[in-house]
Amino acid sequence: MSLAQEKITKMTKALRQAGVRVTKQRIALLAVLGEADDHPDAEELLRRTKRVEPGMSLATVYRTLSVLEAEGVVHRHSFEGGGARFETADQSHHDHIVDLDSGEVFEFNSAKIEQLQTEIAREMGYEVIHHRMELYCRKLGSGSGKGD
Amino acid sequence: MSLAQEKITKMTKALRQAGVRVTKQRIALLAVLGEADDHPDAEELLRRTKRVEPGMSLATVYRTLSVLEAEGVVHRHSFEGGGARFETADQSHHDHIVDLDSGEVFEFNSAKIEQLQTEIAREMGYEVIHHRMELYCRKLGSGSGKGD
DNA sequence: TTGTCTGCAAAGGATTTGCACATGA
DNA sequence: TCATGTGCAAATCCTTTGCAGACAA
Repeated sequence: MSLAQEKITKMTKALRQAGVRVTKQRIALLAVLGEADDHPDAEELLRRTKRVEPGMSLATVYRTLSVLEAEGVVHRHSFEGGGARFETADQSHHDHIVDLDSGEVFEFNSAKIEQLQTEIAREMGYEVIHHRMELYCRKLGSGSGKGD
Repeated sequence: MSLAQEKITKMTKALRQAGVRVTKQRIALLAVLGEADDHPDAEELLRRTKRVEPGMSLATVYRTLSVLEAEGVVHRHSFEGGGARFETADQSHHDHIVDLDSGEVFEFNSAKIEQLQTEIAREMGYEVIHHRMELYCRKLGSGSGKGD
């Protein structure tokens, strides 16, 4: 079974778990989400889903994403500029690098940084419930001054 | 000269620098910003400014903040939930801890974390232009189970 | 069957903008 | 003076919601 198929199965279960119906629009969206390896926004998910299910609407995209997010199988990110972007939650926790020029998003994680965050919060009398860390970057060598 | 006064002076210069007029509405807003040691949103800044300058409007708050932000003397943050929150940019770079229960925002900074971020980005072929790091926290001991 | 979904369009919240009048330099 | 700023209301952008017909269980 492919990774995409596993994701789809997991999300389908999440829908049943949430007690909502598994409609053909939702099935189509799950397929799109399962295959996406980027971080599409709602409009992009609509565009992709419409290829298979032309009747799909933006409202249904948002409604379904909300259910999946509540079940913890989809994550919603609000990067700088533009609307929310989504990804399936199968992989382990990670943070993001956003390419300022292309808008592409890459994942990374650092146990060391998380450890430091926990320590810093503890020193201030706090416990970290969750965090957000995004590095807005440009490709090395594309900087001002040298490039053409 | 008080710290607040220094901030106000700096922001006034920034307005002149930007080539815009220093109106009484803007002066009132600068005073509010200079004295704020929290991270108020636009509505809150309007509320505070109106005490001194009752005619102040939300549009002018936003317009002035945009100028100050462009000049680099005010920073705009978009924490989870709710609109943007602002702070004067006098202090050196720092990141934020958001108290999930009270909404209060605290500052911290960690050279070690920044160092690690730079290294991680470099390994992926990127240079960090800027970053966003927020720790959403609860007070230690206020966790579920024990507290009342 | 029948309670839930759906698409559509209208509503919402935050922020920006057009306009005619007011005002700082 | 007169270009720029102001308040107001309307417009935007992204997301959510109400409604009447469609459909999964």
